[in-house]
This record gives sequence, structure tokens and C-alpha cells, in this order.
Amino acid sequence: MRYNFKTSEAKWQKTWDERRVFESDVDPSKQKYYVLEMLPYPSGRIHMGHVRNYTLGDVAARYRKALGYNLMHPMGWDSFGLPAENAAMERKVHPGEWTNKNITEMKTQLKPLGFSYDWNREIATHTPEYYRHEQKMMIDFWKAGLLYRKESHVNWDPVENSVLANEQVIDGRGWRSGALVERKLIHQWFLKITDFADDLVESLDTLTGWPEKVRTMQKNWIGKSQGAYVDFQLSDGEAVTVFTTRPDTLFGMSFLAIAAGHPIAKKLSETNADLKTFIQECERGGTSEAAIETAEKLGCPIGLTASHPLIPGKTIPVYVANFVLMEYGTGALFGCPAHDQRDFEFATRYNLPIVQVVFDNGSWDRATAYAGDGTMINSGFLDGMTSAAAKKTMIEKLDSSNTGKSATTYRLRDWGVSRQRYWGCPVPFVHCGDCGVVPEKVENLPIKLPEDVTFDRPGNPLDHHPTWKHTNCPSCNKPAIRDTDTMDTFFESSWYFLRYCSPKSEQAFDEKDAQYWMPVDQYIGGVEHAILHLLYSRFFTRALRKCGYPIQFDEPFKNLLTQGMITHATYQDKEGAWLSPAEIMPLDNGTFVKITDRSPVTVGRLEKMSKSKKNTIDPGEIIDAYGADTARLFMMSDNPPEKDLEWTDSGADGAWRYLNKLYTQAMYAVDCIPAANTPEPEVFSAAAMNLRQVVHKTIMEYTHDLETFAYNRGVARLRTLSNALFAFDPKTADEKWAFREGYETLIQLLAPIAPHICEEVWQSFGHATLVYETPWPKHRPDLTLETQVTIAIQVNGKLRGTIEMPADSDDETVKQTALNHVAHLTDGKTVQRVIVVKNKIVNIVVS
RNA sequence: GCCCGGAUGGCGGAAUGGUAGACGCAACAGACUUAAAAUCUGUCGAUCCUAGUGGUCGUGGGGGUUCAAGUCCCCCUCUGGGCACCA
Repeated sequence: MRYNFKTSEAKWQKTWDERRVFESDVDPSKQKYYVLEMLPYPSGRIHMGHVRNYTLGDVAARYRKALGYNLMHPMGWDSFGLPAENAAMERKVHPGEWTNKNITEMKTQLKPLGFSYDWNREIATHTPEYYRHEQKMMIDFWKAGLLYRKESHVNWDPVENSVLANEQVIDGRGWRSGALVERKLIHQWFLKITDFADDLVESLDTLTGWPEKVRTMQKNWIGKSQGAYVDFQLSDGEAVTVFTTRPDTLFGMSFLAIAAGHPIAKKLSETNADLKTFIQECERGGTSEAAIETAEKLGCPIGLTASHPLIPGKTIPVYVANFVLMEYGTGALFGCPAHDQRDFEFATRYNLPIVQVVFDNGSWDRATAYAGDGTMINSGFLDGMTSAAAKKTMIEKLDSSNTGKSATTYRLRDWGVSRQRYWGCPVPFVHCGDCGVVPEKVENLPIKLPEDVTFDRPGNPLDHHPTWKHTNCPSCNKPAIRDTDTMDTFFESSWYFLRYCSPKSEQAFDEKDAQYWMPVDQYIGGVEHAILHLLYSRFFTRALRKCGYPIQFDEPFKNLLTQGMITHATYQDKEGAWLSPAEIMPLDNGTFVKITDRSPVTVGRLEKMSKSKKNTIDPGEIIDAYGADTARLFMMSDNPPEKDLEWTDSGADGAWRYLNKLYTQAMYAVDCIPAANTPEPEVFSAAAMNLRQVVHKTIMEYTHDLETFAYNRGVARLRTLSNALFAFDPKTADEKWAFREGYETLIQLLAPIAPHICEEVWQSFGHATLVYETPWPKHRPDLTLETQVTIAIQVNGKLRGTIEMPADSDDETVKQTALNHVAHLTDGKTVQRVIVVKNKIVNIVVS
């Protein structure tokens, strides 16, 4: 009797729907639990990464439900973004139409997986009902002083005359035009995330439910550093301020470097042709930090010198350098080549002095910079001090001599939220010739995107639109121009978890709902969001609270699980074109050929599943072939959630064979087990006791596995329990009772992972209730105690045998037994020491 | 370039500093079958010999701490993620 997953899965999904078991409401009498998976972008097809992410969430959700929590588990769509505009350009389809179609398709693909979503709470961020609230937030941020405008660099494609995203810049060129990308300054909107830098970094300590590595990444990203501003006088009378974290190395300075965008550089370039050319070269290439940091470090003297603030009469050259950015610090730095690798390379290239000021006990080879601590030398009043003392003393000296001051700075920069694109939330501001920048009146919100736009030319369709941007000033009512920027799509994902609490509210969210449901108890998503999305959401929590929104929690996400990616081997034909796994077939000799023409195929390394490499497996096909439970089980069983998962067809096949066997064995069990309410027998046979011990230990250990997301280990334990049940042959009434207990427990434990088949078996066992609504089993402590233990015996750390002993035997007995057991190995040698670790190991150290 | 991870049999992985390889996949052998599929049983890190209740080696590489290291410390290699306009 094979398990028919097709009818069974459809049947249970219908039952859950009809009984509305996934719907959630505020219930102050019950403890709430909010499970959330990161908001998906509706690309049109779900992929394995989604299936994994949502299965992880669903297991957590169903487990919490069984523990008796009032569960909320919502789902929605992060539906603004660049791909919709690319599709519009490539396929002449409106971004809105494309997006809506994708949402419908993805929802259709998601439903057969049987996730416990409350679809009543569904949101889509491209709808005016959603984005009107963030227009209001933006105005509130403006009023609270958290939003401002400033000039900032964008990637500019001079052929398309449009702004490019970093991913659209490939090797310094525009991806469509191939033109060399330039850095262009334009006015943009910024959110003052730096106002909260200190709180954002300090509060990381309270996020004990987050992975340590994510907290470390955020801490480093914010990059709080203690240092000093130092003022320099230039030979033309101007002054330059630099920021440094190494004021102790000021005596080792041999040059000053300023950014190409520094006002002094700009001014001098008007009369200095070489400098002007160099600055133009600096403005070539993308704006990403990786592009700038990996570029060759180049500089151009500006023809001025700077006076050393502490060494009278000493002057040093000043350069414009391509690795100094106007956006960081003061846009200027001093170079100490001996103790900074980048400065070292710069000094070597331009033949500048390399003066050692930190002595490292003489091991420095002068081939690279020495960036560590040591004793100060060649540093006047700092000589003989440690680096730490020198830092402190130097800052005091700068303060007292009025040439600088101590400062705390952050690597974190303010969040640029402007995008010069169509498919995003319009910025609700108006530019008036008389009043300047004026926020829209709140009663005019939402400022809707115009539908009638074209993508037949590059650039911002909002700007091109014939009428949309023409409006009247909200303040003086004279003709004025709408801001044509839209918001960064990270804006939408920074507060959607609040919207889920009150998805239909006229407000962004209602106080009573947010107070009940927030914070998110378990947040699950890709590790690639470890910094930006999570940091922006943490910032929003603080910024909204500052604006008076009813937020009664400090951090939005209490517990965080970051999952790894799904990988698959890549395949290329002899021309180097990527092939999908469906286009190839294996030969007996282990190599692969193309199905169409039998030409040889090169098998590449494992890579993240992506459309461009074509190494994707469509979850739809897997679900058709094996069912949702198999896909879910395989996803959870093969490796830990945080690690990358390699998809293999044979692995899915194994999961299917297991479920099928579980079903057939359970159906056999139905024929011999007692009725559901049969009382527990008073006496059990040895075999029954053995089985019950396995059952109760599994409950205890598996529950711990679920708590710690060790799902793969948990599945292994369920397999062990299954093997014990499959091998068990109940003869007496007590054995049959234990057999039932074992199967029912297994079904309850497996239900969060493979819910459909478990409901099916649960029903066959005579239950009228859903296993979904059945309380989680509890282990009986008396059945989980070990009575007999195996103790390993080592001689000099090497395993030489094992002995069986009653648990908790006293150390002396264990020691003597162990010594006797390996006496043939210790004959003629002196026993120097014996280490006994209770119930574990005896190590005998002999000479 | 900078920040954060990872590396254990043919493969995915398991292992509070205490018996490395649980559980599974693949493979191989056998049973069943006219045959195949499915199912069931067994073997399964490498190597050596005298074939055992055996010896030696073995957790990316090199060093160290410890009675004991996959696990802790230092150095290195390879590899994944992020780097502010992909989401």
C-alpha cells in the first residue's frame, strides 16, 4: 500500500483551510509567538532557497503551535525593485503588471507546500495601501530632523545618461552600454542612521538570540573608533582637518592626502591642469567600496605643503589620492608609511620617507608596514611610551596646543534612500521656487506612481513623464515641481514586520496589535542580509519611536536564524554555454553528455543556484514527483540550516522512500495496536521497556534539537526511532501499547517537518483531532535515565578497549576494572597517573 | 583591499576538551523475481600483517597547550558571504 501524497496533501491543505487553523488574532490570555521569514522579492518562480527558508520557518511555527503558543506566521511580497524595471525594458511589460503576475504565480507555487501562513495578513509593498504609510514616515523623519538632502556620488552611465546600480557596473563599465562608468555628484535624500550609531552598536549586546557572527559583522560595520581630528596649515594659508585613529604615529607622518572631491582639490584644479586631469581619472569607475579599495593606489601632488602641527619648521607634501573618499571622515588623512600598509605602498611608489615611530623589539623587516603596538621612538615627547599611552598623550597635546581634538567616529555612513528610478515609493516632497523643499500635505497621501510611463529611453521615467511632476506648492500653492526620486527598497523591508500586526489598519500599524505581537520571536532568512536589512530595520525601530510612533520594544527581532544557500553543480557544453541539470544525462563512465546531441558536458564546481548559471532545480518538479513532505523533509535532514545545502536528486529520493516506508509500516501497526484511549499497562516486558526508553529519550533530545535548530540532527534521531519501531514485533498487550506510544510519538515529532503524511497517519490511528492542534509530547524522566554505560579505556591517550559498567559506578571501582582490563598492555610499566571521567573514559598514563 | 564564516569517509553530515565517522545518500554483495523496478539482508575511512577482541595512520596544511584536541591557541592554504543603488 503506497502512500498517495497527491490526494493526501491536497486533502489536508483543504482541511486546514476549512478549519482556518492558521489564522491568528490577538488573545491577551495566551502567550504569543511571531515567526517570520524574510520578505521575498516576487521574481516569478519560487526557488529552492525559498523552500528551505519557509520550511525552516514552518517547522518552528508548527512546533510553537504544538507548545500552546498563540502563533502568528504571515507572508507577503517585497514587490518594488529593479528587476521589474529591467523586465519592463526587455519585454515591454509594465512593472506593475509584471509584478502582480509574479505574485499570483509564486503564491500558486507556494500553496502546495503546506506552510502554515495566515494569508489574511498578506501584504504587497508596491500597493499604495502599503507605501502611503512610508510616505508619511518620510515626512515625519523630515520633521524630526532625521531626513536631509546632500550631494552624493552615483554611478553614472554617460551613454545612457542614467544612474546605474552597483550590480549594473561590471568591471567599471555599464552593463548595457559598455561605457566607462563615472562618479557623478547629485542631490540625494539621506536618513540619519548615524544619529543612532552608538545605540545600534551598544544594543548588539542585548541581542543574545542572534548569531554571534552577525553581531560581530554589524559591530564592525558600524565601526566605532576613538581617535582625533588634527588640523594642518597649508602653505597657501588654507587649513585641512584630518581624522585619524592613530594619533600616536603623528611623528612618522610623511604626507597628507585629500579626496578628489575635497574643496581644496577642486579649487586648485582650476589652475592646475595635471591635477584637473588626475581628478577626472579619480572620478572614473564605480562607487562601490570593493572597486575603490582594489584599485591601484594613485596620487597627484597638489603643489602645496602642510606644516607639521608639532614639529616647528617641518613641512610635508600634500597629494590628492584616489583612495581617499570625501564621504568618509573629513575627506583627508595623514600618511604614516611605516605603520599602515596602504600608506606604505603609497610612500614606496612616490619615494616618500618611511620613518619608524613604533618599535616592535627589532623584528620589523621594513618590507611591509608594521601596524601593531610597541614602544614609541623618533617621536619627541612620546618616546618610550606604549602605543596606548602615546595615543592618550598625543590627544591631550593636540587639545592643549589647539591643533586638534579627540573624537569618536563611526565607519557607518548615513543611509542614502534616493533612487532615480520608477518602480519604488515616490518621495513625498515638492520643490518650490519660493519655499524650497516642502513636504506634501499628509491628507494628499499617497502620492501615487503614474501608470502611464514608458521605458523606451534610459533614465528616470518619473522625470520624463509629461505631467506627473508638475504640481502646486503645499505651502504657498504656486506652481512647483515634485521630487522625482523614489525610495530605496530597503525602506519597505524596514518596517513590514510591523504592518503584519495590523495589515488592514488606516495607520501604519495599531498600538495594541504591535504591543501584543512585537517583537518578532523568530526571524529566519539568508545570511546575505546580515548587515544592511537587519541594521536598517533596527534603525527604523528607533527612528519611528523618536517620531512618536507607538513602539514599546527596543529591538524588532528577538531571535535570528541565518540560513545558508542552496548550491548545485554547474554544467557547461563544449562552447562554454551554461546547461541546466534537466538538459544533461549521465553516462555509465560517470561523465555527462547533453541530451539533445550527446556532446560532452563539463561539470563545474558547486555554486549558489542562480538563473545565470542555470544550475537551478525547480521546486515545482520535485513537489510533483515526490510531494511537499518529501521536499520539506530532505531540506531539513541533510545538513544544518546555517550551512549551504547541496541539492541532490538521490537525497530527495531517499526522503521519499523513508516517508513511504513509514506509511506502510504505520498502516501495518494500525492492525495490531490497542484503541486510542487504552490505559497504560502496569508492567512492561524488557523489549517494551527498551522501546519506551528509545521513545522518551527521542522526545527529550529531539525537542532540544528543535529549540536549537539542529533539524538535521533531529531528523537523524527520528530515523533511529523509526528503525527501532520497524524492527519491533509486539506480541503481548503491553508491547502493543508501547508500540502505539512509539508510533504516535514519532508522528507528533515528525509533524512539523512532514505535516501532511502525519495528519494522514494520525487519522488512521483513530484520532478525530488534527495533529497540528495536538500538544507536544513530554518525555518521562524515569525512562530517559541510563542504567548501564560503556566506558572507554585509554592507555597514554590511545583507545585500548571498552568496559560495561552500571551508571555512576564509583571511580575507584571503575579504575580497578579498567586496570585489569588492559593489564596485558601495562605489564612491566609504571602506572604514573589514572584519570577517570565519570561514565565516560579512563586514561591510564604509563611510562 | 577590508569585515565575517567554512574545510571531517566516495557524498551530506554527527561528535558539553573524553570511544572520530551517529543518521542518511551512493556503491558493492546476497535474497525475492522469468526479468526489471520496488522491497529486504549484509559490507562499507586508509593501510599493514601472523587476519585478530590485531597494529599503524587518519578531521585542509604546519606548529603549540593538555593525561586527552575535529573541538582551545598561533601561522598558512583553499573556499563561501558582505562591502552601503541586487534583494
